[in-house]
Amino acid sequence: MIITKVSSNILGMNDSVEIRAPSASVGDYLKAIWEASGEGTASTKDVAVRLSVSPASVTNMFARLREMDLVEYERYRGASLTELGRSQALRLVRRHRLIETFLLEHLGYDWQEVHEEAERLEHAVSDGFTERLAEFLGHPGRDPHGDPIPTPEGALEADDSSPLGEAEPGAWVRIYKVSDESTGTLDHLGGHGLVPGRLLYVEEIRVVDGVVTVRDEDGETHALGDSLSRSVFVRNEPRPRS
Amino acid sequence: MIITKVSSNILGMNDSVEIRAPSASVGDYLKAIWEASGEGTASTKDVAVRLSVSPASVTNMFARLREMDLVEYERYRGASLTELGRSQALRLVRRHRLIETFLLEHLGYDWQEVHEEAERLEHAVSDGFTERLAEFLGHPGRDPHGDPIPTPEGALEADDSSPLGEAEPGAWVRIYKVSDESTGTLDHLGGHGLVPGRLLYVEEIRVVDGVVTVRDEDGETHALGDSLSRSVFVRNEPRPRS
DNA sequence: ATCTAAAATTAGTCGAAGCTAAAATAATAA
DNA sequence: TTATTATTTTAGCTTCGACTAATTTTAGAT
Repeated sequence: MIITKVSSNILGMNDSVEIRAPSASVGDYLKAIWEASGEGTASTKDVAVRLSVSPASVTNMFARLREMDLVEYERYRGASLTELGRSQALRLVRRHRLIETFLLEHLGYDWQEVHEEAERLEHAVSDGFTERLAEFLGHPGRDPHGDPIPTPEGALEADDSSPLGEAEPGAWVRIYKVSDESTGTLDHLGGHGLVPGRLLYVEEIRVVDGVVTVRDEDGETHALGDSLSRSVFVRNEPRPRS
Repeated sequence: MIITKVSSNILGMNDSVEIRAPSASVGDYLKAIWEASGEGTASTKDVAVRLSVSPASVTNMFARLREMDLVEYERYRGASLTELGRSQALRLVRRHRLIETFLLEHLGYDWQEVHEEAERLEHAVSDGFTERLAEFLGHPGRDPHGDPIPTPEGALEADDSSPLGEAEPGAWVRIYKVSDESTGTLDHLGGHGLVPGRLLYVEEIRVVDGVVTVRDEDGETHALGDSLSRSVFVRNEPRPRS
């Protein structure tokens, strides 16, 4: 399927008119804390890096978030989400993942472009929109990366996957998700059919350089470098009888 | 077709966390000037009312827009869009109308709800998104209200329609668009099948109270009050032979 | 235990976009 | 004309989110 990419600058218009420095806000901080900390505590710097913002700004916001009962925070101790904060964060995550799903499946975006657009959109849509979109998409449980989509109530499926690089040679594994930290690699993996749900046989893991060799269901062999094999998360599967 | 309306507040969550006073920005002002002025000049007050903002803020913004070459403006003389300003405004209008179309046709929104959501979304989406969405929708020329959708180049179909209230009794007219100034009425009209494209015969226009009586293609008669007949825009049609 | 480097916080500013109250200008009516 | 009213503008403040520079605290290494 070829999707003609329509230039976003047909007008040759200086987008500069619409500069609107997105100015990370409450929600972004909550999400960043959630991403940075799992369940634990997020450092000022973690969040600063994630949001491309100065550490000072983060300190500032941590204090404000505390006022709002969204985080627990003590100077020099980092911040962790309260129940309320967590549910707010997951609400955004839900939006983000549903939007990504829509962009990829219905609008012909590729993995490169999706993240940025979703990041902007998730702040503009209402809960109402989100739920209608979920309906439209058929209430998917996972986004195309394989990441679980939180429920509207803020529940999130437990993730018991681990990086391909830590699998046992000789094991059968199924791709659970593909981490989207390094955007460049996603299209590459997708191009080789290495997408969530794919069943693989782990042939070899070379200790020296971390290269993982796998064979897929079609008998194709793939060698994944160190960083790739850390982006692909898998779960063990019983050996298929075939 | 019944669309289950999913509550936007399942969480019982105080949306107050996400207050983000939308804070009208450059684009909103341009659009407001465009809407308020047709091609002419928009007064401070016009725009202030449209954006629910103080006149002082508008004066302020007019000066800034002038700096950016988006409007021509002289103190006490109101503002009018430059070519650049106009194209920017139409870009937003295009976004808005495409988004409305999507919400109505694919997400099950009704006319009441659509406007507000589109208003927020149009600021978040990129030109790239807009064009992909247009593709997805099949490059519609009009939105569901009947309003023409500007091209990506900023061209806008001329509108030679006039309010139903000004039609000639005995004329055949086709509904061109339904103005969305008064949101409440739209669903009402839609419920009676009075939507863009509908062919009507004008039976009577009562001068005293402005009530217009029309008969539709199915032989139904509708009486539209003064304000309704100013919201429905029509064009003359040759009498159909049937 | 002390020193040093990294990380976090404080203090002080900035720009955007808004507001109110007071002053200035334009428009209308007498 | 002149007076009254409506609209605009000016001036001065507020809040939000961000920034830099300087300071304090923590943590790691000797």
